[in-house]
Amino acid sequence: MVIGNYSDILSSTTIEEEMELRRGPWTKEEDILLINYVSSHGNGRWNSLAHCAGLKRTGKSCRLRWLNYLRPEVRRGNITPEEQLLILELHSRWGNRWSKIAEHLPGRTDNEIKNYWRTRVQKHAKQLKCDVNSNQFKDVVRYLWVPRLMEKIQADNSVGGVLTESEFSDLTDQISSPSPVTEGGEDKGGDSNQLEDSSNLGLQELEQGTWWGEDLDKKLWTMEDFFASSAADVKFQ
DNA sequence: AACCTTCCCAACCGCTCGATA
DNA sequence: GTATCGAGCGGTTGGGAAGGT
Repeated sequence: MVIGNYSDILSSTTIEEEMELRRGPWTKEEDILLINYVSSHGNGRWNSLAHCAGLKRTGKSCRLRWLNYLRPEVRRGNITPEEQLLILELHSRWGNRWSKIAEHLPGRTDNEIKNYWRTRVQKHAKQLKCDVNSNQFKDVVRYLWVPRLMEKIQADNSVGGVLTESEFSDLTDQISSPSPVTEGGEDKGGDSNQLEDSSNLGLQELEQGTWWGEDLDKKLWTMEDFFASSAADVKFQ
């Protein structure tokens, strides 16, 4: 602490030191402070909120914690097939506009969708030895994975799934219509070396002979299932 | 059991944008 | 016109958990 004649001069610094900002994982106590403050005062003005709530955190950190974790609307748990389908479709339209995509997935945060994309989708693109933004991968997604997801959703729907008939029909329309990605400028990464001709993928062969005609009861529904089953067959480069 | 690798996700960082003075 | 500030966005990283050897 500050002593002697310097105390007046350094008082402001001392206050700042006392308010030394915390970083890293949030504690339960911090969460409670933030929840209590937001529930009684609302959110916004995050920097002053952090200060008023007695949190030694930046406003930015408080905002992130609230939006991604503490908010009552936040949903947790596995991404459902419907959500996967939506993410694929919306990403094909908007690219890495995570917050925009998240708007269409109630309860999911942009951070969660971004993490999902990076950890799952990009991983599988890597397994297939192609770029996640390449047309090759997009074709795999559109012609192989999406139809399978839709079958899954439809199957679930028939036994009380989450989509109404009209919602499913909307999804079907969206996905079967070509996405304007390349025109929209979102697809900057893949325009130099993309192959427009899907024959490079061996898609015809796939459609004619391999998994396309398989018994759907094989339960290759999730992305993991799908890539586990086809990664060995579909390789690029 | 111990060590190593991979996966996943919460959190941070840097940047941009819009509002306001 | 421009400086400042708060908010939001997308990219990246650190570390714990899980799985493999």
